[in-house]
Amino acid sequence: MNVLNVAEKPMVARTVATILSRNQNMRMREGRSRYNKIFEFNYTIRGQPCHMIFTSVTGHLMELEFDDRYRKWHSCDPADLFRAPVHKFVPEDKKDIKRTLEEEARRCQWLILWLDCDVEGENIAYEVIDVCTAVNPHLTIKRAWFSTLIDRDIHNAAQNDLRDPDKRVADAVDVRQEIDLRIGASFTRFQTMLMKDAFIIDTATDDRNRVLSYGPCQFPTLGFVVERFWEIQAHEPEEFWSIICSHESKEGTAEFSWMRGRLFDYTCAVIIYEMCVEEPTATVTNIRQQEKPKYPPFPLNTIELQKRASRYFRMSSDHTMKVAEELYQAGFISYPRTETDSFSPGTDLHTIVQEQQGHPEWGIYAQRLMDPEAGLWRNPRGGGHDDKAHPPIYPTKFSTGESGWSQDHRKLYELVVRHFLACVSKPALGAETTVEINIAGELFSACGRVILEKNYLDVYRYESWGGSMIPTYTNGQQFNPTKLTLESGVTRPPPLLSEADLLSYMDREEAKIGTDATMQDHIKKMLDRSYATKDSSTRFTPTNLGEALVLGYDDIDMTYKLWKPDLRSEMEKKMDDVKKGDKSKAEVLVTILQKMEACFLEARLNKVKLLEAMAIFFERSSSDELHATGEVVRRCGLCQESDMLLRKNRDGNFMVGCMGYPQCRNAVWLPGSVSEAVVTTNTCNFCTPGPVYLIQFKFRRLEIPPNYSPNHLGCIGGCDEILAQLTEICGRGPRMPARPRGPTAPTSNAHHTNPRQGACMNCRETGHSSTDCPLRYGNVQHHGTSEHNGEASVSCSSCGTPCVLRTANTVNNRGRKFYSCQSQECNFFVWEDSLNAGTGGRSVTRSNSIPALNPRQTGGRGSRGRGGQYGSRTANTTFMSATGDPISGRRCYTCGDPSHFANVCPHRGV
DNA sequence: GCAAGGTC
Repeated sequence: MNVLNVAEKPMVARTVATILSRNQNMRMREGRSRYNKIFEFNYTIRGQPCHMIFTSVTGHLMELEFDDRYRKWHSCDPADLFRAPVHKFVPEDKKDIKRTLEEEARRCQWLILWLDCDVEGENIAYEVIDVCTAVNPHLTIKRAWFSTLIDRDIHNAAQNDLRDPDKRVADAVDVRQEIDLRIGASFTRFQTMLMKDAFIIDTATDDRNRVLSYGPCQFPTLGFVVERFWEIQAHEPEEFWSIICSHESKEGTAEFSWMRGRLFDYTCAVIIYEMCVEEPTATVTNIRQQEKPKYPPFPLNTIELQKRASRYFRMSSDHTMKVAEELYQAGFISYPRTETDSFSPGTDLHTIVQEQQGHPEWGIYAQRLMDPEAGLWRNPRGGGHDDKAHPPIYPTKFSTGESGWSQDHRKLYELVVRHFLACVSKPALGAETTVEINIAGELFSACGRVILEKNYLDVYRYESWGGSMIPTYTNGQQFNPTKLTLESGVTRPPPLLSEADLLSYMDREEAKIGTDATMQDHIKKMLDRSYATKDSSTRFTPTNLGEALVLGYDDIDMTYKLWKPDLRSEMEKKMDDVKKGDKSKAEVLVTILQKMEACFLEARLNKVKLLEAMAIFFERSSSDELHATGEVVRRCGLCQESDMLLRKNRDGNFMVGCMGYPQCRNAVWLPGSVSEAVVTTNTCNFCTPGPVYLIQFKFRRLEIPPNYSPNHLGCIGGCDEILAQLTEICGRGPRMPARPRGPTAPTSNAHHTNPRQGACMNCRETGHSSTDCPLRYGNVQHHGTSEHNGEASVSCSSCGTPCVLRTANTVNNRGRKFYSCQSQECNFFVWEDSLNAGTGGRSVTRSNSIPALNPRQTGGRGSRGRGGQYGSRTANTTFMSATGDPISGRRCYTCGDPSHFANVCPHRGV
């Protein structure tokens, strides 16, 4: 019997053929493709003698493409690409592989597919099946199930694990391919054609080759980078104070930290500090001793490998995968593309350890692991992920380094081995001592740690666990601190995203971006497209281009935020339905494509938002400049130097823009439904500073709701309700002119201004700060407020009733206005000026005096004359000033928790 | 000139 065997890559064909033939009488001959050799040998499958013909493909054999008439960029409206016919075909460079398969399949009875055991492998299986059965419909088709290239596994697959291929899994991949193609091509063509020639984009890429690509993976990847960048820009440094206490004795030094952490109110900090200095004797109030384990990492999967290689060796994720792939193909490590981070119960972990016993560096450790007396062994913990296809990454062959290996090969192999050894080791053990002291009613604590057993840390040298000694104390002991100072610090923004952070975001369970095998490609694409840059410490900054694109889509109120991962994760879920057979391929395709087409039309309807976002960062190219002529509508209230003219740009959209452009970017964008607009000699009776000339508008009947008149004499000064409504309805969003800067207007506030571009943090327009932002009321509405007679009113976030505007009379905030709920229960509270800055209100726990620490421990404080005044301790202690007022309406940008800022967030970088 | 997924 002749059996055609096909592997996913040439190296796997060679390795599997070598294993099955036991390297005896294996012949190699050329196929049509120079890379994909053919191996022949005899082998017996369950007693049946077989002549094995073993060849390979190189990944996918086929591609998906639009039919010819849709291929050229200008051949159709990009929106047509959601319905244009597509077909699968074998591209030119794969034709010779196809011919080899056809020739060999003709003379075979069986076809065994040795493709990777993942969803893509299942899809490739059907590509091979299509080609082979076209020339030989009588083939018996089987899929060999294997996950490592080691003898035992391969023989077992051939003898006991030949399965039927699963069409449903292949279908799920077809769904993904088609959707990626359609949305990628449509959005890429749309945004490239819209913006490439409209702006002078000054990045390294040659302008002729520039493509402003959109992809459902590359764009959310960029989104993560931009989002962090915005958090950093929005960070307002706040000064805080902290009391530092240390005590030196013969035994050493103990650094005590103030249990209040940080106080943001200087007066309060000074008062407490002076109290301490006046009566500095410290009393030991509590000593806790406990043993603490430090656990070894979970077994290694792809993303963890990339993250650790980036962290420990600063290797980029795509390079890591290249090296890992080579180690895998040479048989030194198991398949490096795996989501699994726990070993299945049957795995022979001992044998893997035994293999490493002879290594000069970690061999002794491996021996200790195997020694029952040493008690170092512990069965590995599982991380809870299992792709049911591959085990975690572990060493499959012993090596002390091969001659062809680079430093990176050595480092990565060593990481895989040490990581594996760490996983089967006992956790490290430390003894921690915490000492609490009381100085004048203030509590401080110090912590010391002694490492009792290093265990896995002995072999996993990438991780450390510091020990620190502190002197011995006894309960009730009294001493005078050696140092007692009041020190100030400033809150810091979170750092730029590192490559490890980015991989973590892409790998989140609920919103996975790409596959483990392609995450590094999306990062690379983001860099190649000049959407972001990476610095020497592997941290990413968006470029102007990257930020502008994300900003543009962010400004459009779409069903999906295209730069967020939600769209991708929804598609993954739909794919699962197809995989499980719950839904058909056609059914799922129709649903998703309808949604995506609607989404595309929304974006196109609001293209002006994309253009506006680009205009913040880039000059318009001359070919796209707005028509220079126009009629004067009013004096520009922003620069107070030039007139504002009614203009029509080359897209046919009307706007009123300042003649001072580009120095002054004040502009009012008019609804897209305007077909004609003429400035009249009538002036507005309400808008100031006048005169503001009224405009006679004509709207396209079909583009406005029936209850609006197509003819309208309107004002762009801000008083015109109808114009505002139509602007909203037609998707342009209200763009009211900036408030004029009167003599009393505040000067530009650095905290509210984009330092790079001088753009407003609220609307991102240049030329004004967020305190003067014309959109400030628009923003307020998002946070449960409404606008009446030009004044914002705020509703309680809990009960919904209108809040009362009050004026603070505290030391810190005297005169500052705030909204609060009239109901005693609600505690809703928000500063008026934080609304203007775009931050919402929140409920806070209020107390009228210094928030005390744990009431259990405040007994000694009564004598200072403040007893009984203290509210209970809350999680947001450090956010309260001495007067009991919240420091601001802000919360952690990373996790949203109001009890801390992002710079100390426990979830950051996880 | 588009995507993401394989792989050389």
